[in-house]
Amino acid sequence: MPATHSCVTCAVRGPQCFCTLPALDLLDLQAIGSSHHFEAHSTILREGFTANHVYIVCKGRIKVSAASEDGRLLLVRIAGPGDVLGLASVLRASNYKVTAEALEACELKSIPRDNFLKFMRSSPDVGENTAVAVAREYEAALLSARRLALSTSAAGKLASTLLDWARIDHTHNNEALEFGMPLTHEELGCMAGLSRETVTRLLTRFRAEGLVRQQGDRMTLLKPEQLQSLYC
Amino acid sequence: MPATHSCVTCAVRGPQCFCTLPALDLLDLQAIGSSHHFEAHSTILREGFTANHVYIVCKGRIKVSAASEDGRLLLVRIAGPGDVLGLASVLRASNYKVTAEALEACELKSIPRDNFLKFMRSSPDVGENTAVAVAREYEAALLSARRLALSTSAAGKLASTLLDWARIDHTHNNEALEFGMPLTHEELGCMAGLSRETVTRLLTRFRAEGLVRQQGDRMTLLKPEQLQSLYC
DNA sequence: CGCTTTCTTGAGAGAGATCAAGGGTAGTGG
DNA sequence: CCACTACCCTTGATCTCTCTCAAGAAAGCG
Repeated sequence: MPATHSCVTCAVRGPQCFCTLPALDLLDLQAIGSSHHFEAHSTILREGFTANHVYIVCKGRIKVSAASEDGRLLLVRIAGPGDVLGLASVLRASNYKVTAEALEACELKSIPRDNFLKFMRSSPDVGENTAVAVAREYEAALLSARRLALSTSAAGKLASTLLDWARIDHTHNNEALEFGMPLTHEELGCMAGLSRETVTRLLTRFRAEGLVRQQGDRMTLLKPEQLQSLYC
Repeated sequence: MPATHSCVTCAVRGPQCFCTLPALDLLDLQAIGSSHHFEAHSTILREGFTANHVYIVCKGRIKVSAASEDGRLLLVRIAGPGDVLGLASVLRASNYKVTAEALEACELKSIPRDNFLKFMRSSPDVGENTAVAVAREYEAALLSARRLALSTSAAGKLASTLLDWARIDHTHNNEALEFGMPLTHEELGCMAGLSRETVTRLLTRFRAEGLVRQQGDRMTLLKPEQLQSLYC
């Protein structure tokens, strides 16, 4: 169901990536792809399938994960407006390495592979933007790997996950970092490489120690430095 | 100590990345950077430092790692001829996120940031090559994260590490995968997220079970499928 | 031939996974 | 309005895998 969304007049216009391109390029961008609406819990792209589209997130949050055969899950990141999905795989002409799933109602622009490659080559600005977008994905993946490998304790892994999360969805209120937490304990576990129960236990402990506060799905990191120090 | 190595006449010319550019671009590439020699164990770039150079590996193998404050190490990958170092960080105008260290005597081409950015924008081919190079780095990082998060057992993590290794340095001999293994057990541990002793114990077990064979620093995976199945 | 580095093997301990059972809350439909 | 269901969170008990500590063997190197 293509929607009538224009990149040129778009109000979202994330501070990064393709949204910041010169007007002329935005017109092209508008032309080569089509907007689509995705319901919550619907799948946008699936790991293992041929990478024939690039998706740009216009609205909503999207869960990006990788799965093992026996059903274990690794939550790689949560994509939001301005983020790009499937870029690396399209560039490498391989299959998607991750699965993307809408956490809430989402708006995305879908661009066929060939169109995108042509677009990317159309101007140095677009080319650079593309490279930078992949570089950002790379750093996120590296951060995941770091967390999983370098944190010795479960507390460290969870703390690092929460801090990363805060860095993305920062509604800075002075010292304390507050943000919406749409993930279940299960999902947080997949992000930190922990079991669901361990996440519950740790959050209980963090709350008792005054490190975090939770009200509904809002979460506040009260003592970021102390959380940071857990990640040894 | 700049060496007299030319990208145009280079005999190495990896099958990927910048080495495959049209002759005209190679001339540019030759002009904007300088070749350098690195002794074994010398550091090429260090995590945390401002990313002001891109390095292209011409000869030798390079250990790419990330460290935590308390000295734990994550070995991200081993770079070889044709690989690029520091690309993502240069693009993002941030600091290096990893440390690169020569495993043996190496030859690298070093390109100052500004020169590289100009070069990247000089032609669509170069731009595309750059994006693809970062995409490759991304997939490697993702693979690390996958391994660390999705393998439940230590055996699975090590098996997956060995298989990845074989995929890179493949001297295919029919079924069996043979390759040079310049890493110590300690380093393999850093790659798989395991302790040195666990690596020793597992390799002993793999040998006993006829899954792998070792002669000096050559390693052969005798039953890749069986190793694969450990990585559940 | 001593020295360093790496590998090997053993014993013990602890962190977190797993299994299990119960409670809270929201949404659904009679 | 209330039962019913589904999903998620919470807490307890147990158990296993891997880390850590330890001590010695093997191998490479000056």
